[in-house]
Amino acid sequence: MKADVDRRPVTLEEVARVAGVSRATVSRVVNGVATVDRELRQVVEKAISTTGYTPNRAARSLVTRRAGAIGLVLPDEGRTLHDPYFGRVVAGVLPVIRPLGVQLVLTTTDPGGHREVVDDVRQRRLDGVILIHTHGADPLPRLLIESNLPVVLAARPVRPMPITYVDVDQAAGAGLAVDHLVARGCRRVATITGPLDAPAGQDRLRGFREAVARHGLPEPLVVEGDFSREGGAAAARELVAAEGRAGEGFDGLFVASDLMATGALPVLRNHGLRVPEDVKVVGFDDSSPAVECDPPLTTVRQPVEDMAAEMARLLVERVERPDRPVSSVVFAPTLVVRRSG
Amino acid sequence: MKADVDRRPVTLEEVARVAGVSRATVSRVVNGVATVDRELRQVVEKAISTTGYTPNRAARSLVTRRAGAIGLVLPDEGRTLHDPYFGRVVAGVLPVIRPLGVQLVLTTTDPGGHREVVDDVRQRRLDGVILIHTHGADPLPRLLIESNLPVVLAARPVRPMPITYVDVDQAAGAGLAVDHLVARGCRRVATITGPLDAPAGQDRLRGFREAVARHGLPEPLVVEGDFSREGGAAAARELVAAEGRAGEGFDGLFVASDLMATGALPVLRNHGLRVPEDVKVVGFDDSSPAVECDPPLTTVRQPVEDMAAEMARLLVERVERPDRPVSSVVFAPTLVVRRSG
DNA sequence: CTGAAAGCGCTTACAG
DNA sequence: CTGAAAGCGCTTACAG
Repeated sequence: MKADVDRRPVTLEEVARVAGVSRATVSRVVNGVATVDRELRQVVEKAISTTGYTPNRAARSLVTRRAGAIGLVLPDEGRTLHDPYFGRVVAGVLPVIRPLGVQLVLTTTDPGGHREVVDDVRQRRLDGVILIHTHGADPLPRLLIESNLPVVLAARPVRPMPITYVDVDQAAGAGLAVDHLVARGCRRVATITGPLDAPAGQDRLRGFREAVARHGLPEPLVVEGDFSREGGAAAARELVAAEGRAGEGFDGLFVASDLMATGALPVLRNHGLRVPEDVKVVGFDDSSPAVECDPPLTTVRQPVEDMAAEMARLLVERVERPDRPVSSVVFAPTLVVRRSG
Repeated sequence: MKADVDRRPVTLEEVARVAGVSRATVSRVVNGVATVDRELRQVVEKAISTTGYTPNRAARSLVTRRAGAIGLVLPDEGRTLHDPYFGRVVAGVLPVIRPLGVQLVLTTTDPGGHREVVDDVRQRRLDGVILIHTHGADPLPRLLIESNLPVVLAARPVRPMPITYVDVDQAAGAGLAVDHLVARGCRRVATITGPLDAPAGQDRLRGFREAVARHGLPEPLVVEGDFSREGGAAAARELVAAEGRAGEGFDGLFVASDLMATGALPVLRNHGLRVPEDVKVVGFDDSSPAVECDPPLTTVRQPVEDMAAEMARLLVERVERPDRPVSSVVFAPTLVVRRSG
């Protein structure tokens, strides 16, 4: 085989010449337009395969005004990229856009780089974007909405805004955790929450409280965390201290993220509390720490791949019909039972 | 702000009209061609900012024959995407290509989908590709070389071929591990290797043996693993059994991947061997299991981000000058000391 | 230093 | 059902 890059790629023009038809006809068969005569189509198809033709995407983009690519935007923090969540999103998105011939472009918003993302869309390098891990202060969602560019969020926005998003039913997830603790015989439950200025933090706490009430359990211990391992450890220390003061123990603990749970576990152990014998622990996320830590965590799992696939579908639809109203889809979480609870 | 997507984007043409110059001149200032008169340049720059012009990439690509995008190709296995290694690669690549205005496109090779990757490059949707996690049977590297398309491998190819790659000095990494075990007082060392049909498996074993010889240690126990957790557990069982038969213990263990180490650790513990008191363990990769497992692993770390940045640089260079000879760059590993060894 | 013009490789009304 | 032609928005020799 000769150097494909040296010799100029085959163009429509050449295929047309070989097939003895016009460029328009070749274009029609390439794009599967139905109105082409059977025999002509076959002639063209043969010409395509003998010449090894493959369409130039830039040329097509120029006239169709479609980039044929969508962006996956993450905040520029190492943390995010190393989180397996990111890979699960990619694994969910790829299978839906691949058959459509759409590429997935990865971007991070470096400090002050929000403009770049908007520009990428305006330059028609991207038909739309999926935003994951956006936090409250992030101006990007609003920037994109104001520019009327197709965008889908990976979670309910912090402040209500007219935007398409996909989320898991956070409250229901917390409910699953409490139901499980109760089913395992827990009577006094506690929780380490996420940051309460984040929707996920709020919703998981709300779901927790609702489930506690539903089961008729006594007033639970509640300590706020921040989704970090250290935050989980600190909250756990507060919890065991409070326990001493109140003179009442807890036998079930719902931690609003696995990462916080990995911080809390050693604290409980050092305090003489065995997991799951003395206190049963349930996390949230089913992230990799959940399976690596000791004991492995019973945890609430989000169907991330399914959610990501849905985000891709919604985005593609918005690209196609920008005028359609925004929508949101909420997925049901599941419980993964391991040894901690 | 009005809907940017409804109104047609501003073109060069309009900027030219506003500035009262030709399209060629606007193009020159946009592309930073030095020969433009100072004053004219300023007029044009003002026109650009008042119109909010941003160049259409497809149009530019069409004439420059550059996609302005490179691909990151991974095998289509869930495993790969969930591996934090993947995120580290992305984190390394992005900062080098971003300032160049180059996009990073993610692709997996679904079964029989190698052709697609080649096509993406031939369609000029991708200027070149970075291949990670390619295994011996993967036909893609050869396919790309034969098509003379710019490609960089994330590791030394299984079989020698004229290809640009970046790797870590695997043997040196194993040497680091042995040096550390010896420094900690180990006298009889053992190893669980990677699959010996993979370069990484071979090189780490070679480095291990060389270091053992260098330190004048007795003949070590060697059991082959396969880089999986279960493989690590199986190998560890073999090791403790062999230990019994031979009547000789080992007090230091080098496991050629962290994941295998997480499988081996419980086996050692169940066999009454305390880590690190009875046997010190060193892993390889510094992957997330290394920090999550109990005890946290002392391990050999690859400078993945630096390596990925170098891959990006090499690829961009190859895109620019396809005629240049292939090259390879080897990075030095470091040792991360935790509690296991 | 600047502009007129050709051309990159497609798609898509518009005729026929 | 098919083709001639215009046009998508740029860059780049080529003159001047």
